[in-house]
Amino acid sequence: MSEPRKLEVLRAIVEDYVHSREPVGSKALVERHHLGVSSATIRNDMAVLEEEGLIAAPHTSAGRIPTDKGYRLFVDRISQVKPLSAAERRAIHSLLEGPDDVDDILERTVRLLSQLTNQVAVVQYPHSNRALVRHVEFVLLAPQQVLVVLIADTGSVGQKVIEAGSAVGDEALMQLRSRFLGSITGTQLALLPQVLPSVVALCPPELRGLAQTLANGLQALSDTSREERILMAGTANLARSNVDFPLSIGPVLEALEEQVVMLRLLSDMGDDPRGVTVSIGRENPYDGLAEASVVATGYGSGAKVGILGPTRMDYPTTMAAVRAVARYLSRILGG
Amino acid sequence: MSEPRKLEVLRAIVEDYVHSREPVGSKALVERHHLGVSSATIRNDMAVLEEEGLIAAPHTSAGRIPTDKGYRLFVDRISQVKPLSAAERRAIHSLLEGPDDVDDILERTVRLLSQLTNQVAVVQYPHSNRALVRHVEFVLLAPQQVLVVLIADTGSVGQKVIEAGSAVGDEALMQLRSRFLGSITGTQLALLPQVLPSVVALCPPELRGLAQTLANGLQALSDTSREERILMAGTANLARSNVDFPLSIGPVLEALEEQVVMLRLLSDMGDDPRGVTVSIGRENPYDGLAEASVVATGYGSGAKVGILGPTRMDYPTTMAAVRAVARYLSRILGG
DNA sequence: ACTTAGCACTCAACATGCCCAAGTGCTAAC
DNA sequence: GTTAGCACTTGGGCATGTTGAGTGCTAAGT
Repeated sequence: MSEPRKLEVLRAIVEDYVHSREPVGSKALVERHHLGVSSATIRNDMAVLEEEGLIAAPHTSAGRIPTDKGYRLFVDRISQVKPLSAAERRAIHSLLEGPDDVDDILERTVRLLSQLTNQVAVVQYPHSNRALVRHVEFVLLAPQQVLVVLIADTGSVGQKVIEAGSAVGDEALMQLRSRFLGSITGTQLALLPQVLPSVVALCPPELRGLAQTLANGLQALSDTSREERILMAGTANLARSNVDFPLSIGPVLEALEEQVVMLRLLSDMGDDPRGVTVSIGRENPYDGLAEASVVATGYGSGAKVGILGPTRMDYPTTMAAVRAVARYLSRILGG
Repeated sequence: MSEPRKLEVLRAIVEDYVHSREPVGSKALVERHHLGVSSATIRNDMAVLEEEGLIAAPHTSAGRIPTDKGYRLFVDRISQVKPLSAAERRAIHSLLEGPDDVDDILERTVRLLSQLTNQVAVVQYPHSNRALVRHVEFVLLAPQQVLVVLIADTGSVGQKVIEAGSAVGDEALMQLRSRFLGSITGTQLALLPQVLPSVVALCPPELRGLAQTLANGLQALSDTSREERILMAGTANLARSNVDFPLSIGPVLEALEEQVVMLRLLSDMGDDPRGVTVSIGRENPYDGLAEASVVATGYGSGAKVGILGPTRMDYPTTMAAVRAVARYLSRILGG
């Protein structure tokens, strides 16, 4: 039996199954695809594929469906990226055009991606370690409460309310403001932990306590500014795509709500923006996603975009969409 | 037939149905509740209730289930608020205690509420029209891009990137910054539309164009600061509560994703923090929520908190939880 | 004027048995 | 290595029977 044909059969099975949602049998296969052989031959091939764990039969006399391993092989070696339709390209172009907020852009990106793929789309806030401090602001909210604001040159704004142990004087705050402004404007967020202590040390002793508190706040902000946050859209697609197919959607929703889980998941994936990474079914570290696949890639400097859907999904198209969107994101937000 | 008993029967039906998820019949009713009459009598009562449209039978020989109208009557006249358990009170107390960010507090609130009720919890960002401008900052991101930041005394921070038509000078920006700072610090956000034009008018002619652009940005921020945003948690509960009951969860997820829909929904509801408003099934303006109920109330100065769940829910307990959480929120964020 | 026991009736849910179509694996021939 | 043919398996659909919960009504009891 020829190796190329075997792969061809697997490809046909995956494609038909993704399309019809029903186990596909040997006869249907020869009818729909013009492989030049008879159903009996296909049956032999299928027996081999099954032995290799690439496909499985739900019960004795039904067709075969791909296993996780089968999808894996399909994704790795067989599928070829489908080009996006002109309409899709246009959608990406126009939707991501308004030169707005980072938040805005991400929001629209995730919406677009979910519509494009009919899956749940997920995007991680861009890493801004390389971002530079553009501005620092301390605002007295209450006698013992200070709002610390950290603005990066990327336009991302971090904020945090901190409690000072004792009443804070307005002049003291102003003085510290200019000190911090002078010494950390222009430094990388990532370097703040190293720079801040010296700023504090240079403060006059009576201000040092407050300075330390503020520095802590700033440092916390620079951590948070690495934006361990994700945005998602299209959860309703989960229900739709499973209308007569029982992927238990509960666990998936749970996973989606746990930002920690999603972040972990995304960061476990490759971030080469040229290719996308796919994690299929039980390959996923999280049990609730045993029947789901994640297609993701990196953009900008290491943050991720991707989608989550049932293992039975149209990988080529989905991968193309994810890749295209990631590219646009990189371009817009600056890679 | 006695009017009080009729209501008692309705109450029993609602409670049993909520608890068991199954249509409840006359016999089961007399067994579980010690109404002093026989099942035949109950049957008569039930016939009347059905005539009045308060209950319905899914098919000839099954028990009855409450209609939307039945739930309505139950909520309005029959149910009495259940006090929260000590553990629940404690949970509210402790979870909302850390004196952090508004964002933080809301985040935890919505999580807590969803756990407390086992439903999807929703909270609207607090209205801050009454908030005062605490600080304004303009940051030059790129030659033609200015980041406008507006900080309110409530600790809420608004940000927006705006495009200036032409290159912006650093000194010009600084000058405008102090002008704006001087003239609008301390004014109510809600009054900005009236105050800003005069600030612009007083600018030297060569800066007026930029000033106008910045003013527009600020005004937009003061609108957004009314925070037409909502936060939610617990969507996984939708799947759980319907594990063997087909509330079609797709449309509900769609509604939840459309912030506009949810905002509309919430703002249509009463905001008296002492009582909660309930919108049941088809009473909801949005079709996708025909099988869902919303329990909500106002907190602080008019924003809403609430939950969304299947019409078949434990209204008394849920209402108690929503009310309690709203009260705490009001207290913490200052009503 | 209510309440109740009794009874005939209805109907979803479950079970049983049957058949069919789809699909497989195997063997023997090409 | 491929193919036709065939026996075999099995889930799904369908028609049929049975059961039990639940109703509505009537007639009798208070």
